[in-house]
Amino acid sequence: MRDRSSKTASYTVDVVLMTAMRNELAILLVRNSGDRERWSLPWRVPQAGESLDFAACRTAQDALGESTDWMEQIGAFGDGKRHPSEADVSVSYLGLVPHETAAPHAGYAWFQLADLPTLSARQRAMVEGASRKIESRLDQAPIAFRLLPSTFTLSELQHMYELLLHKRLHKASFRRALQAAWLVEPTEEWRSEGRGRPAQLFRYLPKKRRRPHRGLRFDFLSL
Amino acid sequence: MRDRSSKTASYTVDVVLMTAMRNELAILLVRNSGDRERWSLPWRVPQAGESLDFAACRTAQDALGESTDWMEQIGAFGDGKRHPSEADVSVSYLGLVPHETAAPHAGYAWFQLADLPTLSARQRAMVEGASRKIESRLDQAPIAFRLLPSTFTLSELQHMYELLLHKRLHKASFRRALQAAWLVEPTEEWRSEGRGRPAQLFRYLPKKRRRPHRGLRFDFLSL
DNA sequence: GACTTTAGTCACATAAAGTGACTAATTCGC
DNA sequence: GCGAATTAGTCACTTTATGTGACTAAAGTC
Repeated sequence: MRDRSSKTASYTVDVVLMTAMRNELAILLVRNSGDRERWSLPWRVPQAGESLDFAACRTAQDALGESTDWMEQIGAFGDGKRHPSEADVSVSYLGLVPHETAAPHAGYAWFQLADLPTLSARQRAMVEGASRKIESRLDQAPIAFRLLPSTFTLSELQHMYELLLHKRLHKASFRRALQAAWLVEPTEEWRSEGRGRPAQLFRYLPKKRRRPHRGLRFDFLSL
Repeated sequence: MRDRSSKTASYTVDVVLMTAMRNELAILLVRNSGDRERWSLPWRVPQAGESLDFAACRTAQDALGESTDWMEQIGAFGDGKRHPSEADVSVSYLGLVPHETAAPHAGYAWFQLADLPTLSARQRAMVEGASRKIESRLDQAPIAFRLLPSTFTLSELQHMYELLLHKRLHKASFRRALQAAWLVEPTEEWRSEGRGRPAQLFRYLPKKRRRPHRGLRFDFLSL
């Protein structure tokens, strides 16, 4: 990735690794090898014969030590915008990780989406694309669950959806829709979070959708 | 596009031009310059400094003489799958055209989606991606309207949605949802199509959405 | 023990979607 | 000309889904 000398690099693979941190979305950036004051999205030039998907996974692994369990292509970005590399096209991927298990390697750091350092125009477009991807696929892919630990309370899940949808949800409606979608399963555990009644822990249940009648449509449960 | 000699081509831009033909979706293919018995999606190697979007538009123009008024990137495809070019990555675009105005240039022809000739693995993935893109964006983008002429009857519009959704819709529900979404405007014209009562012609109305309260959700109006 | 805080549920009001049947305007066959 | 057939367009009613406030439950705080 630091391979700035390679003038023959025809394209790069860049990854937008996202997590939820202190009730805000955050992405992982890496300190530029040239200008140590600047940051960029992790990227690499795929090796010969390396697939795009695989290159994206490797880039994520370099950053976090583990691969993310959900990764999806955002698109190809070119259009003359600048990039840390010489490549005139970059293919970018979105990966999601629960913040609890995401310990960045040296040189990498999380930045809240609302407070990013300066990025190249092309990489800014990728971050923008990542945000739109999340919104558009929120009700088709288990995005919220990939940002949470393996077990969670329903309040945590609701707060995650509120974060992703930029709107408050009504508790009763949220739970009713969740039940109808058959997406979670209660565990035997409860967690007491200081004050208030303890909450039951749930886990994501990717069970064969009982009749995918309508799918999950949380985006319409406004407060 | 025929430039098969260019070994330095790092990536190509391919377009999936789609139309609705005889109540089926169809895509535009071009006869291979090498093997005249085989067909492929139209593609090109972008010139230096040419943006991806622009390259896609030009490729569409080469095929149809006019640019399509709706074009969107599907994604980047690599993964070792073969392609008519030497490039190991191809960025593909989806374009929609009304069949009435789509007269392909020499060497190009429409093929129904259900009856395609053999394509390279990579281009088959692109066609697959195009289909998924249509389904996923049907209620966010004016896809059906881009496949219809500028004025149309509501029955034609409903049949187009039925084609795109692979399901029958109920007339009354369809029209109710259409009214609520404020998407079309009646014209003064009526068209008599042989037997039966004449139908009023409508046009697409991209007017400022009166409260985008829910958006259009035809996909749930099953018969 | 009274008050606060968070979890979890219920019941009812409102809105949207599913559905069959109806009226309207035309062509076709006779 | 007239009734059957065909397609357009609308209505009214039923069923489902969503919006919403208020309720009970179980903890901590003082």
